[in-house]
Amino acid sequence: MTDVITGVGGRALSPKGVETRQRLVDAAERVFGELGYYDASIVKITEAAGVGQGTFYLYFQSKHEIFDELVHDLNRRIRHAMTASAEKGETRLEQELLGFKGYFEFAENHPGLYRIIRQSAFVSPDAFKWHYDRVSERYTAALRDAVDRHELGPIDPEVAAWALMAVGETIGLRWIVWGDGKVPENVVSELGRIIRAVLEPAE
Amino acid sequence: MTDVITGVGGRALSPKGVETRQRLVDAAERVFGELGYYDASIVKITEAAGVGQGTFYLYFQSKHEIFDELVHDLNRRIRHAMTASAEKGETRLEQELLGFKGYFEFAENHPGLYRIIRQSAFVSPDAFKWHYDRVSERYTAALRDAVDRHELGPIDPEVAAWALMAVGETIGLRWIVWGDGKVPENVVSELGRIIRAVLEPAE
Amino acid sequence: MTDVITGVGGRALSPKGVETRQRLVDAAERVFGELGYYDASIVKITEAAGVGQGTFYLYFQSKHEIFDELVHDLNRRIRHAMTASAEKGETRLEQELLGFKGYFEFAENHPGLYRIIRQSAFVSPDAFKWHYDRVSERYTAALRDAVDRHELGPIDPEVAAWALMAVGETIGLRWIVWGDGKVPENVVSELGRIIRAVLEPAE
Amino acid sequence: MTDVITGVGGRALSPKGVETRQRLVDAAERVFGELGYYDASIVKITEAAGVGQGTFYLYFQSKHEIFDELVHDLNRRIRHAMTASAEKGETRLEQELLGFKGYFEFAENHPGLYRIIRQSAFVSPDAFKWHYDRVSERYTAALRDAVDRHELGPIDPEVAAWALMAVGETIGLRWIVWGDGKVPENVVSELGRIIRAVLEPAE
DNA sequence: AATGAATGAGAGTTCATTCAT
DNA sequence: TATGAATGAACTCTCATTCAT
Repeated sequence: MTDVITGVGGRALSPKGVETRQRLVDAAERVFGELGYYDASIVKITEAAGVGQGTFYLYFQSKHEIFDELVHDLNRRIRHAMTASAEKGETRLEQELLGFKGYFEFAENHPGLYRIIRQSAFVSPDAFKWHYDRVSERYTAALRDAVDRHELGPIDPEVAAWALMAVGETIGLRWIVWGDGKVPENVVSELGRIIRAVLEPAE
Repeated sequence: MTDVITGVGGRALSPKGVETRQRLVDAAERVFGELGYYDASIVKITEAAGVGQGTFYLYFQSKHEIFDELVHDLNRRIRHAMTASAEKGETRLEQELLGFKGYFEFAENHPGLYRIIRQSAFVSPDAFKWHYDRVSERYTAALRDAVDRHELGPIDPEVAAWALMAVGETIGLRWIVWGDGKVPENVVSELGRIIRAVLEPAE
Repeated sequence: MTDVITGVGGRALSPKGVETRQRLVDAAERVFGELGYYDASIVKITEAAGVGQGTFYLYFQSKHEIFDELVHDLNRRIRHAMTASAEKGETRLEQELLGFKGYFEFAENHPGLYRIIRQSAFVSPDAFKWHYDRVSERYTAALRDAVDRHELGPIDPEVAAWALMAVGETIGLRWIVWGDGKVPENVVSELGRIIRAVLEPAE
Repeated sequence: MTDVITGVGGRALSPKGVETRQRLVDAAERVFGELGYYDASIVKITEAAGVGQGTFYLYFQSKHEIFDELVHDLNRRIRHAMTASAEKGETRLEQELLGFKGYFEFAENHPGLYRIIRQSAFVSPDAFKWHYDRVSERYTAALRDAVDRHELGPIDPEVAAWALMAVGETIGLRWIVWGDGKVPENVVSELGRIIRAVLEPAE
């Protein structure tokens, strides 16, 4: 399932072409992140990428297409950041919290993340849903395991998974985007309490 | 603190004017809800309302203004629905869950709700933040009470409040918008467990 | 040749109607004078007159019509001011200069005069030409008399008349509109020299 | 002091771009000249130029900007035509009259001239005043010389300059625009008499 | 005689996309 | 592979005019 990178019409790309394409994607992340989908324009993206306007259409069929690509790209990188961070933990709870910390770190370093993901709800509903489905899978699986191992009562793992994901995302929105660009320590520890409460109910 | 309804320039409205204005707001809810802010257009809104294009500008200064008004309007109605529903409960936990049920019911009957509220993040960031601030107040107060009564340790009530709100909202997105238009019973009861876990931690 | 004042459709006007009509004309002078024809609007005129929007169309068929009326009205008053002023002079030259002084005084007291007359060139070319034709008549006649009495050589009185009118008008533009709202004494006396030079050439 | 011609945003223009821009300016002269500023529209201008609507905004930021440019452009060309014509004369008076003849010739070949210059009073007051200031400079200088050489008494050269300019302009309006498109010979010679009378008063 | 809500044609302007070079 | 000039549909908004009351 290796995606071969191509231009429009399935054209194979030369090394130079691959680079140009990447510059466009990077520029698009900056521009969409700062301005949102609708205020962003192809001119602004190509200017930010340092290429001509027409060049854009050698690599993407439309403004919509590059946005879509960006959403999928960010999703991939978010999940990678979360997994890489979680792996450092030892207990399951520790791993969960580390996963969130990885997510926060990623969000802190990608100021446009929220604009892009949340706006995809309107621009690319499929990509948007796909993003949440992918991220929630991780939690759903963890919860299902816990249930199977009788660590939890007969609950719906999917609901809990979506709930936790929502908490993490909204905390990022509230404290990174609307706050100081960083999730404060006390918020992280409170989040830890919430995760624990949701995943490890009292007997 | 009764807002007198006026047209542009503070013009007082005749009964007929009040009606026309309301038709525009209702049409705007439908159109913004279906198409989102950017794909909606004044023409589409006025057509949906059955009035001429120019009529729009007798009541609103701009597309942005009616959107803003709609966000505030929906916020008011959501909070009313939640409060009305919560009042029927007896214990605090019961009330909280009933509040969410009121919210779900409202969302089920207002298909455009999510599009509008979430898109306000890009179109009217102030109105968006104001919406969440207003809704979260309720939970923040509940949490603060619990802390004051020493039912909880020294936590940040604001964090927990935002967390709960996020859970409710995302469940609505997942099961109402992406699901069958209704939050299933088992999801509601799982939500009850989560609320309890967050608000009434084990000693 | 008494113009009976009527509303649209030749409706005879009650005393109250006459008054309302006059308020509209006065308001129109102020609004057209300040904003010019295109930036003026019926709403602004009716607001300035203190009547409802629809009332306008009881007295005038269109925005164009009231503007036309205004141009004719101003023309009548300008000529009256010039004649009244000129009559105080004894020699013909003195009378001519006094005529201009009357004109300047009128212009000083009617700040919108230039805007209205000059803009009529685009809005009501006929009224515009009519204005200049009416005003130049006076000079043409004076010159023709001089020629007939052999005080001047075989010149074209019309040319000289238009020339003098142009001088007077442009001096008003330069020193009243672009200057301090008043034609300074030295400019008036220089104008006197010019008139004399044009009308009483050396033998 | 060569103005480099650019598009919006200071974009340098290719030869083709220069040509397109010129077609727009020429079309604008025709359209503004025929219809005036307000009845002219971007669509009409681009249609007259044979380009698409959007093309306009590659070269001009707004309708106002191209109008302004046109006023300055015409002013430059008028002054050039006057100077070129005047240079052929030998005596100063001959030169002055030739300057006017150059002006008339230009006006005869540019039917829209009056509409554009005079309308600039409302659309671009600065450009309008600038136009008259530039043109009057020439006369003011001539008069000042005459005064310095004691050929004239202690008069205000500026007043006389504006007076002469007004005469020339208004004669063009009366005989070119409202007449047969040409200033007749007898009018020119009468103008000669007037110039002489104003500039060379009897001792 | 008077009102002001309603209308809709038409304005200036933007921008994703195409295409000749 | 790269360019940027050209396009035109679609947008928001204005305002002279109409008409029901």
